[in-house]
Amino acid sequence: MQKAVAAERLQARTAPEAGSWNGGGLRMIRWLALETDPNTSNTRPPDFTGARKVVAKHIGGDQFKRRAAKPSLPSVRPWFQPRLPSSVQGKEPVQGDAWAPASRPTACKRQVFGDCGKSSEELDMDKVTAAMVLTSLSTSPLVRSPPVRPNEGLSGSWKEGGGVPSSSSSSGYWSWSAPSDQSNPSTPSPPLSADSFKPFRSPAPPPDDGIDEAEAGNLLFDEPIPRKRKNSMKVMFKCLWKNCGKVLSTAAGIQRHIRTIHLGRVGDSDYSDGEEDFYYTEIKLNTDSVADGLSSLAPVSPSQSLASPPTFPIPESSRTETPCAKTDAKLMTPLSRSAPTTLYLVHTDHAYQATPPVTIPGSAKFTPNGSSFSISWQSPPVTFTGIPVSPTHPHPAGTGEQRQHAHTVLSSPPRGTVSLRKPRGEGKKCRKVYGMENRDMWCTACRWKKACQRFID
DNA sequence: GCTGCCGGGGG
DNA sequence: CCCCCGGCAGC
Ligand SMILES: [Zn+2]
Repeated sequence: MQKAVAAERLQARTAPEAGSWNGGGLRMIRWLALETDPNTSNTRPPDFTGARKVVAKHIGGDQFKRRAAKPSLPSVRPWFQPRLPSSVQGKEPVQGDAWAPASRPTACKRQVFGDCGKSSEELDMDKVTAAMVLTSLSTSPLVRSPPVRPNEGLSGSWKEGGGVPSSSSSSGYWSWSAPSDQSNPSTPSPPLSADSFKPFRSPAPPPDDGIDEAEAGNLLFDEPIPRKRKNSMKVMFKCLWKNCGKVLSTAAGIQRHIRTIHLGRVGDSDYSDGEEDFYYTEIKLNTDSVADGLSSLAPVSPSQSLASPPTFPIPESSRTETPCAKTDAKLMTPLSRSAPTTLYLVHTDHAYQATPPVTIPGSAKFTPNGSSFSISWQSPPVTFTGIPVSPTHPHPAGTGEQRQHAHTVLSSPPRGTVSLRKPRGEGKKCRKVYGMENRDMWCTACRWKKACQRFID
C-alpha cells in the first residue's frame, strides 16, 4: 500500500513535468517503489556496500561522496530496524486521525463558546465583533469604519481605516470625537441623548454588525449554516454614535440627527459634508431583530445548535475569549469532528501541518490544474484571523504586528499562476535522518537524489 | 550552508 | 536499466 501511495505521490508531484518522468522516471518509480518497503530494504544484497565502486572523492556536493562503506552491516542493522516502524508511525498521525485523540481537550474549549456550528474563524470573528460592539457601539468594519479606536486589542484590521479619517471635513472634530468614542469611562464629549442609552440598547447594534461580519464570512468561506432572515427586512439607518442607538428610516434623517446631535452642527447651516456617514450605518431590520441579535450573542442560537453536538454543558461563559482566539487554528480539528463542515476543515488542518499545495491529495488523482489549487492556498488564509497569534505559519510577512489582514485578503491568493515549483518536502528525509555516513541506509531514491520514498511528506 | 530532488547523463 | 551527479531552490 505504501508503495502505491509513494509511487503515486511521486508521480503526482512531478505531474507538472510529467513529460520528463514518463520517460525514464516512471520506470524508476516502479523500482523505487519496491524498495520503499522496509522489508525490501533488507532484501538488498548484503554487500551493497561493496557494490559501490566509488571511493571518496572529496567531501562536497553531496558532501562526502560515497565514502568507502564501512563494515556497517551488523552495527547498522539495529539502527535501521527500529527506524522503519518509527517512520511508519511518523506519518500515520498526519494522514490518519492524528487529531482524534487530541481533539477532546480542545473540543472543550471550543464548546465553551457554545458555537460549534460554524467555522471557527467566523465564530471568533463574530464573537469578537459582538464584544466590541457591545463595549462601544459604533462599528462596521467593512463599511464605514468608525473614527478612531487607535489601539484595538483584537482584530486590528481596520485600525487603518479608522485611524485615517476622511481627509475632507473638519478634522477638528475628529480630535475629540476619537476619545469619546473609544471607551466608556470618561466620555464627556458627545452630548448624546441620554435617553437612548441603556444596556438594552446594546443588543440592537450587534445584530447588524454581526450580520455584516457574517456575510463577510460567507464571502470568504462558504457558510454552511443557512442564515435566517434575508427576507422581509427593511432598511434602516442606525446611529453609531457611542451610546446612541437611534434608528431612523431615512438616510437624510440619520444624517441630520448626527449632524445636529452628535457633531454639534448647528441647525441646518451646512449640508452634510460627508462626515456623518461615518457615524451611521444602514441596517436591515427584521421584525425581530432584537431576538436575532441576542441569539447571535448567546451560545444557544438555534441555528448553531443544529450543527454542534454540545456534549458538555459548560455553564460559565466568562473570559474564554482570549484562549479561544489563541487556539483558533487548532480548534478546527476538534470542530471538524462534530461539525458538518468537517471535510473542509480537515483539509485545512492537514494542509496546515503537512504541506501546502500539491501534496495534499492523499490519494485522489488530483491534477495540478486550475481548480485544485484553491485547496492549497485556501488553507493558510483560512487560519488567518486578524488575531495577534499567528500560529506557526511559514509566511513571516515580516511585520509581526502588521494589521490589515483584511477580508480582501482572500481574493489575492487564488490569482496567480500557480505552478510555482514544488513546495519541497517538509520532513526529514533519509539523508538527514541517517546522515551521510549511513548512506547505505537511505532509500534508493535518496541515494539517487530523487524524491525520497521512505519518508514521504 | 545544508537539504531535497529534478533533470540529465554515463555505463 | 541502474546509478550518479550537477545544480537549483527552499530553508
Ligand atoms: Zn529516502
